[in-house]
Amino acid sequence: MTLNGWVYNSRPSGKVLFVVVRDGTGLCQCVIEAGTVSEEVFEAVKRLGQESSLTVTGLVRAEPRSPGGVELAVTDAAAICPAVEYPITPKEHGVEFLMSNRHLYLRSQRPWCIGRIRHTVIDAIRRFFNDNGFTLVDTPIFTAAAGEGEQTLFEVDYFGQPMFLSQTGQLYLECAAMSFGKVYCFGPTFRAEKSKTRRHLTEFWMVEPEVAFINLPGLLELAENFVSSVVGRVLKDNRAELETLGADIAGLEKITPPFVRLTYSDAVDILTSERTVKFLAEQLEQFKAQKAALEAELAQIEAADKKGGLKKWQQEKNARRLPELRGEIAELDTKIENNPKHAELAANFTWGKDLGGSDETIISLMHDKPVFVTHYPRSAKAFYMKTDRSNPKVVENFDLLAPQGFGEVIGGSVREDDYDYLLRRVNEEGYNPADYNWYLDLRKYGSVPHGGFGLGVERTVAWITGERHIRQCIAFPRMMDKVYL
RNA sequence: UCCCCGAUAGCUCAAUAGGUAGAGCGAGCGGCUGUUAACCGCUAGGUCGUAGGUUCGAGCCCUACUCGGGGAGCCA
Repeated sequence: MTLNGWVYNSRPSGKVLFVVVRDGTGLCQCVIEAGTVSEEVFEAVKRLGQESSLTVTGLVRAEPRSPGGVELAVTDAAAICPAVEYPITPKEHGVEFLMSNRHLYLRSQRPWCIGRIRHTVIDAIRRFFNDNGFTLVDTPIFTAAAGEGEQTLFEVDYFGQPMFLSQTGQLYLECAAMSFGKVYCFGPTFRAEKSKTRRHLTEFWMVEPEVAFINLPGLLELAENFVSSVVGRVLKDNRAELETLGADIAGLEKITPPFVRLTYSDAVDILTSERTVKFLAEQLEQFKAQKAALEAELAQIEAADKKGGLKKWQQEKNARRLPELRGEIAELDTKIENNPKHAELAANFTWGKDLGGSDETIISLMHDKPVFVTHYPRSAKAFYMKTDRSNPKVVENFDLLAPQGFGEVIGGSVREDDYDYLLRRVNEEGYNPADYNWYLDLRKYGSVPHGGFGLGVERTVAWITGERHIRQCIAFPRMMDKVYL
């Protein structure tokens, strides 16, 4: 068979040459023996640097010594384009360097694995809705200003008129749901929030289903089936990638319905409870113990280095371990520093505020399944969310928090379907009702209970892959203070 | 906008108490018939982020700035 690809790694060993070739679908060790190919071919391939493109032809054979268990016994090979001094070496690199070389970094194993999983996630999302009677409706990206959160919209010049990049397709979807019953949209979303965190992008991908004739329990059930099906698909299709990434496969296997259900008031009780104080204190002790263990290892290595007399390979091993240790210790320091702040925020949490990032983290760390938090205070939420008729201080909404501290991946709600209630809310927020005529019309002509939610693709991919920063979960990330390419 | 940390070879990092810069990877050359981030030998490669200051002497101390990382705030 013939393989077209790039040199991922090359190891000469006298008259045998091992070239790991990357063909886009994976890696394959190719073995070139001096006697089997001409001397010119052997020498030419031997000289190819990392990421040189080439064609190799040979026979596939089982070989236990090869990574992956099979290898290609090469009978012929030819360079397509040699590469010299490829910048990303098989060594550790910093974030800045890797992301400023994003165009090349995309070829490395980690981004490749994440990209494959992202692809599965997106395919599974479409499959789920298509298989469950939803109709895809593409909502516009250019949108007119309509009250809600204008300060977080990107403004563009639309032939002299101000327009904005869409930050949700929801209002449009509500119209479409009254036509098709069950609909979804899937596309890029733009937020001009000044959020500099590992969980925020200014341009990200979001899928939003919207369903007519549904209530809050129905929405939660839809969301947990949906998320479980996406996670299940990744477990089925990308196990090898998850393993390479070191993702928490056992944790992902627990992602099955039903998820945990808490109300916002439950969450506040938990946050201000003795249980949380204890939980955070234990966590702090754990961090300190981990730090002490790492520092002990560090001291031991440094002492051994100082003492001398180490074999060369031992020195190198130490040299590799030291920066790792320092990084881990620095990360723990951050956690140790933040822990009391989070404890204070949680303890002083008062009913009515929106849950902060650290509050979400605490709640999700206490569970190994995703957690729904429902019924937030009306004052903290958008005007279109349906007021709970049995407790008008709250709305029928929910957030879904991914487990183990990853935080929010879904936000959704039942929509206010009563004309008068909705009009009152529009006025309360100080919006101009004339801007919402078409939206109010939906409540005038055959209004029905309906609702939906939005799921952030990059946050979901980050959670599933165990990648701590969302910027690694999209090929070309756009962040508040940084556009790499 | 605020807080913390950092910037030394292409990359990742080191440099005892302030005394004139090193190691691995990568690159080049040579060696090795089963390598697994291979290994062994040799070679090339640096205005220590920028500007100023302290000092006989600054990579190291001080000030300002620039860039980067982490966190907070804000926020589907």
